[in-house]
Amino acid sequence: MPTIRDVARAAGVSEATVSRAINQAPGVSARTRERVLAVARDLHFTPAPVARRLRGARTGLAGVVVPDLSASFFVEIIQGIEHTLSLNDYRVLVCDARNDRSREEAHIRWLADGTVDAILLLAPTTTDAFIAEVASQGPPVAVFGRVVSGGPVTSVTVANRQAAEQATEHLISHGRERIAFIAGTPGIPDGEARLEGYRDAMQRHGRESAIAVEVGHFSEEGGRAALRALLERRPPPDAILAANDEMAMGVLVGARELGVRVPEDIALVGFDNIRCARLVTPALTTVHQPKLDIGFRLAQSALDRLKGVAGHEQWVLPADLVVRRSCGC
Amino acid sequence: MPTIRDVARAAGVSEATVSRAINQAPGVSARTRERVLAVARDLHFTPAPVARRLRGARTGLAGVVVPDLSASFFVEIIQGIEHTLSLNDYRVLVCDARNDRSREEAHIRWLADGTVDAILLLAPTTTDAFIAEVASQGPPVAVFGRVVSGGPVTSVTVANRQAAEQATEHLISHGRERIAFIAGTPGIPDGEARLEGYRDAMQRHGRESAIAVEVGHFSEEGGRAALRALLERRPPPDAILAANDEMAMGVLVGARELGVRVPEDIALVGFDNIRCARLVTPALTTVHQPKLDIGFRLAQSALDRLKGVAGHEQWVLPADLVVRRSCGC
DNA sequence: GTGAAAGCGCTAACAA
DNA sequence: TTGTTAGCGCTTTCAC
Repeated sequence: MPTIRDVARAAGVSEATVSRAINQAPGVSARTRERVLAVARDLHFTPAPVARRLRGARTGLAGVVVPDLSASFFVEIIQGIEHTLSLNDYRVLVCDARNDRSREEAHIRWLADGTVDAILLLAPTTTDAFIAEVASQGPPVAVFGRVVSGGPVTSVTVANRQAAEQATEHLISHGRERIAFIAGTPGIPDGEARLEGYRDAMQRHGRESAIAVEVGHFSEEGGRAALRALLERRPPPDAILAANDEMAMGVLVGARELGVRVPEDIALVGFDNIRCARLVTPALTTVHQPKLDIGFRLAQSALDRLKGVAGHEQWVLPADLVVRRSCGC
Repeated sequence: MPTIRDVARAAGVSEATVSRAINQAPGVSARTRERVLAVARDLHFTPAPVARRLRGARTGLAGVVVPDLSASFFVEIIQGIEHTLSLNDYRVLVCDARNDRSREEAHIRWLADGTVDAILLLAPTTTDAFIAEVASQGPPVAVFGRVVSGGPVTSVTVANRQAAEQATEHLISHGRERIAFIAGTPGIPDGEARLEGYRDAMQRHGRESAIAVEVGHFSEEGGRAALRALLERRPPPDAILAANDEMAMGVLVGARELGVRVPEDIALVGFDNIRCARLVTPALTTVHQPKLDIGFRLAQSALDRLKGVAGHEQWVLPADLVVRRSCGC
């Protein structure tokens, strides 16, 4: 691979001149620049990012840590990130934590060590303190799904609680009496907020005694197991709100296995609006999260911070119910 | 962030000694090593990857170029890659070409420029020559979905043609007469091989005149459009084999819109076995591709080449029909 | 067993 | 406008 030296020699100028020409820096005559660029092109020269980086310049890389790459929800957010970042000539380094907190932390630490120009965290499970520490020492950090206190961290969240209330009320307004909730992994703020929204709505409508919660860990299999557990209750629920679509899919699968009809026997509402949601039968009623927008906000905030423009520090994006067939309307 | 110098000063040794201690290199007394490591730990020192890299050491990064991150098929392969690579302490840099060839080439070129230790290409659309050139100059290259000639390129493919034959024959054996094929984007070898398999099977069973092909560009929307086109033929097909599941999903959606029943009016078979396939109604009969295994092979071959072990150069993985409901059995 | 010194490829301050 | 020089953080000879 050619280095800046090769170009300099071939063009008969100094390395500094090549650098200036390449980087569109001032102080090079148009003619020299032309010539240098031509040579660089001929030699297929591209400045080595590592060397640049060592000099303190940007790497052109942003790191994204995702809890689980098999969740299509996160993939769509990543696409939003990628879209925005690539417009600014940044690449995305995706690190999959595979639902393991120590792996997540290892990724973050590694990224913070000068590998990337910005760090984007999707629904992280590590502590605020850890994130804040990284953010104050290393590159800009933007987080989705959490508001992190104690450091210069941009956060993007959606109005989970409100949306969960809305979804619960939708079910209530359609005459469902015993609405159960399948929660994600305890401790994940997104999921907790949804649970709260559900509880609030149930209480407000005098259905406190019908509150029923099972944990499904955000996975399809968890949703399936949760359905089985819920059906053993007496009386069983006549509606289910799942804290994400993966779990709702599990409910659909489980219901099919058990001969339970959706929505006749059990109305179902999910959360996220992943791509599968409109393809399954019955098509899934779910709370839409603006995934592309989430990705855009995360990326944009990182970009802003990189440019020294201190962007908004906290974004709360709306999430609205998408009514399809599984809720029985 | 502390540098090796800080550690050296604090420990009262030279930078070289610190380097040796950190890298478990020989030539340091056990006592000195202990002391240095203790200091390094106290200072939270980690060697900057960029600096290492500049010295010619590994970056610990592998680059994956994917045609379209929204296709869950590729995401599953990436997971396989990630899984294998992370076991070897490598990170994965995912570059989304968003179905644009020039973007794909830009990504590859960028990756080849010393950013990563290995390059993994999923179903690339660029030329053999370009890939071969990169492979012979830069880091190890492994490709899925193509056999690239002219350079030291490992290739992983599946038995597409055979699988397409099998799928077509399955439809034939169930009494379908006019089996149509929805092709992907012309020129993509995977898709072409499937088309050939379909043609072969149709010919072998004397259904040459019933061969009907529409292009769906591997997308859901393309599949939907292709269905509409096929239904305008006289006589219309009574079965469809789609070159991937995304297009099969499009057929399902389109059929629902048009009041066509699957599998009664039209039997449907897809290709890939993406996660959605078993969740839709009717559950999709499809050719399963061993996605995790594909990822594993790609990663392993890169790893082997990095270690100097020249691994197998060409892998052909089996692909088998998964019978569900959409084919009408 | 340890240190001094060179240099990886690049950029930025300073000179010319 | 252009070149010279120093140095980013690390590893790796080569002395001692």
